[in-house]
Amino acid sequence: MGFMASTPQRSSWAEQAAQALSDAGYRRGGARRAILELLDEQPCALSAVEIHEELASRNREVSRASIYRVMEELEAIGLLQRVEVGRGVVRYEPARGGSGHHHHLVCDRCGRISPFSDAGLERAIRRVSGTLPLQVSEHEVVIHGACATCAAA
Amino acid sequence: MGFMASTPQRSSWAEQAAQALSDAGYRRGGARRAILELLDEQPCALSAVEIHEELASRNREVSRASIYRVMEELEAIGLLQRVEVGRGVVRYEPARGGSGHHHHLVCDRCGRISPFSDAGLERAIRRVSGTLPLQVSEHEVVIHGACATCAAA
DNA sequence: GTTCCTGCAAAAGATTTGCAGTGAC
DNA sequence: GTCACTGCAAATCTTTTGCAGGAAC
Repeated sequence: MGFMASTPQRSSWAEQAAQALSDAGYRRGGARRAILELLDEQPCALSAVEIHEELASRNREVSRASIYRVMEELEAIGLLQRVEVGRGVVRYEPARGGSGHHHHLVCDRCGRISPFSDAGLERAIRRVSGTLPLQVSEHEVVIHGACATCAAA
Repeated sequence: MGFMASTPQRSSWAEQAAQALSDAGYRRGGARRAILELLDEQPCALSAVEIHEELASRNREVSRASIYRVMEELEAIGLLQRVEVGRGVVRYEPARGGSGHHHHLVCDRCGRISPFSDAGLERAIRRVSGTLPLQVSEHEVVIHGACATCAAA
């Protein structure tokens, strides 16, 4: 039901992604690999700035330009999902397909986001999708509020 | 119709908003009024840029800075809802309370957005909200796809 | 007259692009 | 050796802020 465990997947989305990129004619540069590995470890979406900072703190600094370019490639191939949660910031997370599908909780005070999923919600969305004047490709649910930590403070 | 929601029918949202701003100690400048009236007419959310262009085309040009400032005030008072639908763009629409509650369809080809609502979806969200580790304040559902026009093309 | 509202211009961020050097194949 | 990948710097674009003049009260 509610919360999802952040299971570090050993089946490695990073490897699949690297393979898919390779199949699509891309080469394997260091920057791209570092980004893929970082994204693969994440339980939830990161923004370009967060990726940049996190890599820098690991002495694997990658330029902003490269980060944006890699994001663009990955999104185009469908390996990355874009998540827009607030204050005009765009975040990205690995698209792991059905089993990993989830939505986002956003704390409006500290800005932190976390994943959740719910079968009933998915059913409701699937049902309504069939009635819309749109060829539906994907959907996104964002719930705003105050997280436990902030609500207690 | 049976019961009326909390929304008074006689005054427009623009008038209510102007009144609420007045109550909050704000004055009634021309730029602010023009923005309120434009927003009141809209069936769906507009971005700051769209507001700027639309007002300019009516010879009621308002500076960008004022648009952003008015948006900020209105959002703070709860008269405006922020909608983030894609490509890092933030849009705003009047928060008319319960009866006007809706979500958004986004055409990923032409960028156009339109409103929709569904009682079953709301129920599902209300139900899941109760199980989350978050004091929920609001929620947002965005469905992406290709609109009828673009899908046909 | 005082205080707030506006527009202008500059600043602050995020994202994109042009270009040249480096590295993958 | 060729062509893609990367970093740097500059350009774009959106949003925010400082300031001075004008408008609301």
